[in-house]
Amino acid sequence: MGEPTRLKAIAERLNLSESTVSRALNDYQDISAHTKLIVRNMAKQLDYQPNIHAKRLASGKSETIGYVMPIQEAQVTGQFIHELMAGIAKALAKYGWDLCVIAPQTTEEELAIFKKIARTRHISGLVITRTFSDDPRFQLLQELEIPFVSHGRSQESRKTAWLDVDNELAFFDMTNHLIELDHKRIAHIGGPLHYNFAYQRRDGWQRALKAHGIKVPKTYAETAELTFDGGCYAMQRLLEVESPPTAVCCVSDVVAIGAMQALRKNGLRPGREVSLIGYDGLELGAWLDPPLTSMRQPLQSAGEKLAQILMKIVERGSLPSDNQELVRASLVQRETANAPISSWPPNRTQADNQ
Amino acid sequence: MGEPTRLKAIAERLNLSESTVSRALNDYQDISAHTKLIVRNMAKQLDYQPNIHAKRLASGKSETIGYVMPIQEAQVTGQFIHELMAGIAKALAKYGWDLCVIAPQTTEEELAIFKKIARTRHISGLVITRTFSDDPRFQLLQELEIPFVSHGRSQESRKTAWLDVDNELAFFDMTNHLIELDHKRIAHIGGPLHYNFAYQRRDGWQRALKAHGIKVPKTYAETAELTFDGGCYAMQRLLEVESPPTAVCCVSDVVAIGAMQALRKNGLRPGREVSLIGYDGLELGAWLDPPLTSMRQPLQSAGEKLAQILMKIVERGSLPSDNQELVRASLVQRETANAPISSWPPNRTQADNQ
DNA sequence: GTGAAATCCGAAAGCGTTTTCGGTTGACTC
DNA sequence: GAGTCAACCGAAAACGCTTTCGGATTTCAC
Repeated sequence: MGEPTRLKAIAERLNLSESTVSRALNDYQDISAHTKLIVRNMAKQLDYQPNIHAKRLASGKSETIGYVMPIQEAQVTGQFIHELMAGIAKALAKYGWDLCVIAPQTTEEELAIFKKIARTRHISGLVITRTFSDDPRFQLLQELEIPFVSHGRSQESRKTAWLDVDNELAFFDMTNHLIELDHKRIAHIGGPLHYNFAYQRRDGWQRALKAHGIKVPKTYAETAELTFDGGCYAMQRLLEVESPPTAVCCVSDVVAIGAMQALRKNGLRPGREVSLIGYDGLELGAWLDPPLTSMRQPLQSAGEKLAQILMKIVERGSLPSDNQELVRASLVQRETANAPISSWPPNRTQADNQ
Repeated sequence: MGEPTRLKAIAERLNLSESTVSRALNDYQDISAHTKLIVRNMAKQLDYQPNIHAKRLASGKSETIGYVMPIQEAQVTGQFIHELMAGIAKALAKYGWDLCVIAPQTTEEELAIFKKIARTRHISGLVITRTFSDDPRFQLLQELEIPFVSHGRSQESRKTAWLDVDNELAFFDMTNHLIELDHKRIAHIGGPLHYNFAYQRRDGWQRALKAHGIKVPKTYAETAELTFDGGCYAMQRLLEVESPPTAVCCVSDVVAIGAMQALRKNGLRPGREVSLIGYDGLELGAWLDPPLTSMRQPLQSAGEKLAQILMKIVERGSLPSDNQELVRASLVQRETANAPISSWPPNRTQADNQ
């Protein structure tokens, strides 16, 4: 392939200095329009690609952003991550920035990597996901002055940049949908409360109940690990309370799928005796038996937006707190949310009297 | 945070030259053990992190490998990609290499990116996945002399480095398993033949049948898009042939899940009238109703191995053709593969006579 | 005690950009 | 026609590391 074209080659061909060529290509004000034109044409003709390492060394900028892949713990997060990353990469590519993946095995390792980045600065900004209510990363990144944006909020995120779904509203909407279907006994299977979204989703559910003057037993507020297993166990527990619910709001599709399993094991059919709504809007849900009703959030575009926010902060010094954005999730109607049936719960009065 | 530590700082503190310090840190032969020791200690004490851009500029190496994310087309590939990337990133991190994600929207864009990389060389090697039988990337990357390793083979991969599952063997094993369960009418839902693995899997199925002297109608060799939909349609067609199969080998779990749907629509239960085996071993499969039998390949370790192969080629000039490795998939027994039942197909003799 | 061979280290030249600083034009004012 | 001011460009110094080349010691054999 021969030697790649250097700045020098362009300069020599045009009888200009390297510095002029450099500034022409970078659109400096003190280069005449004519010079810019011929330089750019020559650059195109020679298929010039700047040496990125030299550029980054000289400018002190790295034009690389890092994405911290969540530690593999929750199931079926893969699809989620894939779409988000595709969006990020796409947006970055437009400006010639790189997306670098960081895959720490533990939280300690993650924090150590942040400290390293703060020293080397070879990554100019970070996207983090799976935020916790009490998330040590926020404080550390602020201390280290590493620009970052999170997908999801935290208690620590008041001054930082983030993009999040309005989880509270989503679960408010979700619960209202069930109420409109005439459900009164609406339970909730939430996630572990160290996840920030778990709080918000539970609150949305509660607010909707309160808004309609519906009271449910405390046992209706279940918690599950974000796994199939977790959902299965939680649903099982819900079926064993004095008077079981006729509908359940699930913190995620994965949990809902686990819950479906529990219903089946008890001879019940999701969407008949007990309605179920998940969250994430996984494509997969449409192919379950029965297809799972869910809430969907835009992911691909979220990735693009995250990238844009971060570039704005890194490049133009935009204030993190000016970059907080909430998007709305929408209901994906499928077949697990229907009106309650009269034969369920079977032993209602009996149970109520126990 | 103050200024990061530079080579210069270490040199001044120890009254050594920068070049000596550099070579000490890089373990050159012509530096005494004693000097190496004190230099390393001082580096540790000052928490020295080399400026990666300077390093890469000076050495001409980029220590970055790129992963080409498949264009979003097949469903539920996310989990797959996530695990693979986690493995790659993990292995690279050990040596301080970076993983850079490339997300082309089209094949043309992908090839254009390759050409750009060939000029800038800011990525020293590539991992590609989702290989096609007739895959233009292999020739181009060889021409451009970009080191790469593929996850999956191709007709063009004779001289290149790859890591692949023995797809043929996997489907041979899968089919044998069904034969051992006493199935004779074993169909296959394959993928589009432009995917290289689709060929191999179909061949494995055929070889097993032949080995046992089992003959099946041509209509038993179905093809489906790698989507839920695709699987659903293909299964539907299989149910409409003269004498439908009692078992089906599916090219992927996603396709199998679609097939399950088709069975249900026809009042049949997967694993009772018609046995089904998928491929990919998705965790999810265990949570379907009924749980899907499948074949699993190791992914996390595959990612690590891909990274190691690539580093070996880039760094030590190992020959691509010396780096071809086949791994074996293993059966994940769940509940959709059982012995055939006598009442199916319902109109066997009738159908046979038609 | 001389020559040769090791052993260890420093000087300095890159690597390919960006960016500061200043210098040369020509136009424009009065 | 001297002074001022833009407008435009070049020289050269960074940026922080690697690597070549050679020089100074020391070691060893004879």
